[in-house]
Amino acid sequence: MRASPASRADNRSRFAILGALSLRPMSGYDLRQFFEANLSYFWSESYGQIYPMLHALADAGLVEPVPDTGGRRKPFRITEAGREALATWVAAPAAPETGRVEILLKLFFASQAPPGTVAAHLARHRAEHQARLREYAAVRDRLLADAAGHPDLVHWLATLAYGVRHSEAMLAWCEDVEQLRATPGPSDGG
Amino acid sequence: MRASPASRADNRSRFAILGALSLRPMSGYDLRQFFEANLSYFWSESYGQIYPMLHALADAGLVEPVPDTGGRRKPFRITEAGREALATWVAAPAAPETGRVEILLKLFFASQAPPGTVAAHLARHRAEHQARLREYAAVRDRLLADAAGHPDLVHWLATLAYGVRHSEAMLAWCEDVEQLRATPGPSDGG
DNA sequence: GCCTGCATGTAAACGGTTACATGATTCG
DNA sequence: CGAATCATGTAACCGTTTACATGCAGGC
Repeated sequence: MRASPASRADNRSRFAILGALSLRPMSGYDLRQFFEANLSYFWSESYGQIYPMLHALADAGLVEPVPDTGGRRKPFRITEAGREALATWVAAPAAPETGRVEILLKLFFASQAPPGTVAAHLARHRAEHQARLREYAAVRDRLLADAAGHPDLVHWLATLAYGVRHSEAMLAWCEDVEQLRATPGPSDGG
Repeated sequence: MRASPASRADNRSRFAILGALSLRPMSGYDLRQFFEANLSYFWSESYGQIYPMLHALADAGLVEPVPDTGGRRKPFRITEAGREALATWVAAPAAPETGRVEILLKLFFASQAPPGTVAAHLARHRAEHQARLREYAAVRDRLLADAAGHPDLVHWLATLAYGVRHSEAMLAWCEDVEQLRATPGPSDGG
């Protein structure tokens, strides 16, 4: 018997892949490209997850190989059981975000670092999120042009809005920190 | 020789623990409490990380046991080498955030779920971040009262501001999504 | 025929959490 | 004395990434 990941029901990769296959049949290679092209700013999957998981899903009957294929690719399609499992997972509450935010850890211990460290971190952070905002705007334009009228367009725009709001918040936070640092006894510490 | 995690230099738990010990000597138990009490909303460490890592840090000479101890606890203090290693890490750029946002995955595949699913997710999300904002306000009040004049107060307020900005962004995003869903052909899909 | 890149897949390591084991200590 | 809980520590598991192995297809 094949090694079987995804025996646990709460595996996120399992449902990310299942969800992608609910849109259309895909091979492992297709899936990788799909995640990269469509979900990259809030999700990612690696081959090391995708291929074993595809076979595990097939073993579980949630997915089945598409027979006709002539090319090298081995696409899978979702089954009825798969759609039901996906629907159950989508409807269940999402796990609360328990992020480990590295930049905050560095900030917390900033007094241990040479002067200028905090300023450098803030500058990088600001630049990154400014770049993201520009990218989001481009994606949004492309979406509105290419997918106008698509039934899922609203959901796609919603995920995009999340990124926009988050990056805007990050820029505002950079301002907050500089304001904080400007006022009292400046203990840059980095 | 003791099993040695943290051989790689980019281990985050390694520096979280080292950073905590840069503030004062602590035992494994102390460390757990420290993270829980001070950093819980943006960082966490479990015993399974802490104890092995403490000994690995000691093997590496970045930390050393405090000899005098009479009680049960076995506190460690940071060494000069440890402070240097910490300073280097704090000054280095933070890895870009590559979050996997589960609620966005569910939203992306919402058309596979029963009606009302999106509304339920949004309601939970809004409630969670409203609660966080109240908690942040309480922490802020406590900080300003208890740690007024503390040299690191600015950094602590800065980490707090991050949480505030993020949660505010999440509330704004909830509004965005409801606005989006209200306008065109409503394909709730959940 | 050979090279490049496409496509599938595996192995190993890593970072992390959870659950468990164990002894010491305090307190009723 | 016995129970709770404090404190250290380990083992197992999980999800994930990275690097590698393999083989095939198409083009020069």
